[in-house]
Amino acid sequence: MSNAIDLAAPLPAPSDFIRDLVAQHVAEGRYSRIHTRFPPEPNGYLHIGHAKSICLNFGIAREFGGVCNLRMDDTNPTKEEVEYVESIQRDVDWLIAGWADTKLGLKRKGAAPATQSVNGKHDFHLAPVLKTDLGPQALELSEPFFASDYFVQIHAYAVRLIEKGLAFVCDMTPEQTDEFRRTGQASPFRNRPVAENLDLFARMKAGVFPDGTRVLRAKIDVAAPNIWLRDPLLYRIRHAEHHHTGAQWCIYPMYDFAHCLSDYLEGITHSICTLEFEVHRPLYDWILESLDLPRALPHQYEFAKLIPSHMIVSKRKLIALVEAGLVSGWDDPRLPTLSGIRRRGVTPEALRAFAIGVGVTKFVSVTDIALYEHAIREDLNKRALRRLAVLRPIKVIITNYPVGQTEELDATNNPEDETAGKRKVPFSRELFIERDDFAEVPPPKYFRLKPGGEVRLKYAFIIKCDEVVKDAAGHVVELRCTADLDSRTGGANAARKIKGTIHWVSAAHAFDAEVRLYDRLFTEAEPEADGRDYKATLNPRSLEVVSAKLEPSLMQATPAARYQFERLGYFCVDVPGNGKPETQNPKLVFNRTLTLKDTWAKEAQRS
RNA sequence: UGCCCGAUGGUGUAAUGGUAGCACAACAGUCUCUGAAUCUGUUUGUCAUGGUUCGAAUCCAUGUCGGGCAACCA
Repeated sequence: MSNAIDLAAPLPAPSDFIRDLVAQHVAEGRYSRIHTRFPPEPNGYLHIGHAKSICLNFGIAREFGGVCNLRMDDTNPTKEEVEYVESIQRDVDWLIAGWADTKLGLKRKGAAPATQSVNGKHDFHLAPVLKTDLGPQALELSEPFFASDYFVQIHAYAVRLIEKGLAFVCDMTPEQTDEFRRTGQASPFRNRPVAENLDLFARMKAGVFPDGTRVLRAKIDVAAPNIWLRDPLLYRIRHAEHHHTGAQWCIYPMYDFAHCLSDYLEGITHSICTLEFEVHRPLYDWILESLDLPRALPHQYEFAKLIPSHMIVSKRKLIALVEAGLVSGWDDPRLPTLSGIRRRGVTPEALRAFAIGVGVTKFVSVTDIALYEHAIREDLNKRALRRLAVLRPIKVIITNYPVGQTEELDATNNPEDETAGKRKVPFSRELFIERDDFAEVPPPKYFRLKPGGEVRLKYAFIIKCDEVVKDAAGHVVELRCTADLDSRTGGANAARKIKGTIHWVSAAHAFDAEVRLYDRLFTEAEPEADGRDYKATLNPRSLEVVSAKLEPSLMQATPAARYQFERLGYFCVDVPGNGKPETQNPKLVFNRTLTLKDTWAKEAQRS
């Protein structure tokens, strides 16, 4: 029987308070179809925190036979850019590929909400299309949803609110508005007649007023305990070019007004967001309920966002790290951005396992990065091809092995997956082994190579260290060893019990390549705890670049594969986040995703 | 300060009035031609005080601690 690994094997269906609610709604038949959405603002790159949200929203769509729309929440023209729209699409596609891509709700390029009549009421609706609906040209025919595609409809809703006497144009300055809202006072413009409001709002739209001079406000309750009900702003004037709508508009809806309506227009049933929007929920409901809408209304549910230890996730600080040159860019493999994570060699399966595994609650907590690293190791252990590589070489001469002789030894590609087969590795008289695998003065319990000691070379012979050759400065430059020539795998002495087995490469056959050894970016679990500057807790050894000696088969390394350099860690071929090489003639560069667990390092540190 | 939300081992979570369970981490052992993986075992928990109940992590009250909101950001 083959033990071929099934990396797409479904994880047990998660359960949490939101899914419980959705299940209940399904049982009640409350909606004809469950419909979620993932609504990033295109003003930065997606990061590990978004991965949790993506997995939650797409996971629900998956588990309940629903759809999850990708929507750009782009109502602030001064902050958003096309570059981010593209990176967001790329990252979402990467994370859900083969898992929930058939649940991804997109729209036909250029499509806008349709006007329709439901139960005699005027209504707008924009249904999703799935890649499977679009066929082979899905990519060219579709695009994500954009809140900015609904500006016409959102504007119409604003007009309707004015007509109902539930919104008014306010002429106060931003400072006055803040003051009045804080102290619970009514705006002097609150009771403007509907006709005047309509006229003023039309002129706002026409561009006759400068930025900041007027806003449209909801008329709710100036003294409500919840600030968000104290006549919140619905529209502001912004004479700015928008990345998606160009110069078409000079008034833009605020988040609270646009978001609930976007959800409604798309037929969203469960609008899932993070805890900080909890206090906005009454406003979300007020807007939708005030509009007298004919279809089922969406509802908002909140969960605690992911806060991983040893990382920084805030967009602003991520930008600062990039701009200060402390990392190489948005896709630096040390960053928790999805493009950085991808470049680091983490697979979507591993990220998903982690993002789903942490669960969904309303409890704010810091998730130990060990949980993340465990998910990565578990995934990579199953899939990685084993290879021999020496990061910090020291020369070994097998004195009793004939000069000029080479033999090809069998090596297992993946002990976790016998279908991965075997390969040949060349052995010869001169080898490299890891500097750490030799100790002239060995610490207690050291069972690697030491003067007069024996160690097994993986897949090859047992060798004994006869002589330590040093340079003038006293540094060890070469080890002269003899091999037990009968101890080769399959040989007469193969069964000899030797405590230590080390990796090696043949000096004549190995090739040199750059290997980037990445480690945690921060040394502290909470880089900013106690109000300290996160720059002070940067790990000075988060990146070390070495020129390593690699077994020849790695010359054919591919970006899609994952490798385990035996006894060292998991590595991948470096591919920048945008898919384009750093230079015109890229050389082979390997990134370390993660080390193997290292009990010995812990033991050695103890003594 | 006002309003809202939360609290289960070191960490993340489950138990939906009926045996506090799982994963990670740690530790000990097993196995090993990877000091990895595997396998076995161990340690550690219901924020506090009252109340309701035959029975409370769960319901109620009060307190404590933590978080969020109080942008013409999302």
